[in-house]
Amino acid sequence: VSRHVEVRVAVVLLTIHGGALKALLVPQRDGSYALPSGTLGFDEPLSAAAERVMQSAGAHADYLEQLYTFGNLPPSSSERFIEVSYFALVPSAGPAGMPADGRPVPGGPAWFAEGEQPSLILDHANIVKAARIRLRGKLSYTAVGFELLPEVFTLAELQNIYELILGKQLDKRNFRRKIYELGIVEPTGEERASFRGRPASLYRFKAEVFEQIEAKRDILAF
Amino acid sequence: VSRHVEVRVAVVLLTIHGGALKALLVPQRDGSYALPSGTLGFDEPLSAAAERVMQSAGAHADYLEQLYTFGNLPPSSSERFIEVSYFALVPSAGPAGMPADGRPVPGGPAWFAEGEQPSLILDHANIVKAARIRLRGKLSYTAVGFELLPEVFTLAELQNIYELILGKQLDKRNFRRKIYELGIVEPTGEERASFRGRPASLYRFKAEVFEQIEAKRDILAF
DNA sequence: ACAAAAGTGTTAAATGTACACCCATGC
DNA sequence: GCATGGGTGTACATTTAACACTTTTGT
Repeated sequence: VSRHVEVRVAVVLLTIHGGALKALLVPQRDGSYALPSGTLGFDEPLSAAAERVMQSAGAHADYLEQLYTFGNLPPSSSERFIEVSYFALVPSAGPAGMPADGRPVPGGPAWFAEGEQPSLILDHANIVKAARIRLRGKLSYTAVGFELLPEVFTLAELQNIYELILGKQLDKRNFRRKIYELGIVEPTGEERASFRGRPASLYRFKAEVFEQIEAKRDILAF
Repeated sequence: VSRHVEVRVAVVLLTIHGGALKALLVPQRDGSYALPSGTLGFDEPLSAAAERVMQSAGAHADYLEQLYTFGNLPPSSSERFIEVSYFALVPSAGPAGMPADGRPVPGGPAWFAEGEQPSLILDHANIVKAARIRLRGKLSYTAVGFELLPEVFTLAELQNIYELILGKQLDKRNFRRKIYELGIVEPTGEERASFRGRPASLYRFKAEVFEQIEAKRDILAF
């Protein structure tokens, strides 16, 4: 038995899919599931390990952030490891689309909403919960919400994301006013036909503008 | 050379002392300084290691929270480790007092303000900076500010802490109104004579009340 | 013409911000 | 009696929250 503490890296990938915020989980041999995870290489920076682990699950995210390091002692085991967790946001692919790399392989990684989540190994259920809480917390004072959208989106889609993550309804007019006043989106000039009803204008996120105002808290508080 | 990644734990202890927010630093053999830190034991939970490391520096804190895990590759070394950092708040001992366990041993750990800080090993300067930022961020939506005060304090002392950490002056009347309205302090009925001028009423923090309102953000935003 | 989603302003309430004087004590 | 820090209330500006109807499209 090794007397060394092993360092592992786990990534919570979140995306919006089918009207729910879902996490990517990898099936294990024993029927349970786990976050994409792996052992930290000796010459590997932590964030590089997180990227590697994401790729090994067939996913990619532009937004990656360290979440928390879990170091509970396993109930009874001759192994000891700590798990450095990350959370990552994957853009959804529009109203009815799949998440970016989400053509699910049968028996491979799959996306799960909070309620439908199977049982997870170790601390992983807690890690997923921590990621959801972190996302909710950051929603109001950063632009993380935009990381869940494709490059071009409608304001209704943006509002849906806020409503989903915050778990409450928002007033359409107040929401749009705030977004306009901040000047963090620009119209593409294009429109997109909805399933039914009037077509919606498409917008693009203006990262430059956001960086300038990022200092002040509660920019996007609803 | 070991091919194992070693896990280390480092703690940023912060306190208010002499009108400044100071961090506890331990002198090294080579004249530089470091955070209190040590290697994680095989059977030791992370938070236990943080406590142990604090004690070995002769300090104690009621408030301890994980900060961030640093895993940079050292520029050239056959060793590799990651460092799980914690931040801790030590109550000051009143207006002119020393921090709780702060009778400094010559050549031992000592408290340093941001400007007076000597050069630190590895990432430690960044870790201290991260702790200061985290403290500032949490000040407005948690009661961490109270963790820097002794059990009994004056409202002026409380306000000083907020001003110090936020780096700006606050209006006395508005500050007190907010504290009163929240009902998170209760008068002890005692007073304390100031160096000069009218004696100040003493208050105690009401943790119970705070927990009830903790849900809402920006409770203590100034 | 109707069903469905997009888009648009105004008002009231709550919150935050600015501001100046009296009070109790020690010297 | 004066210098020092403790203590208090009011008015204005800003922000947030609630609310309903018109527009454009596809069928």
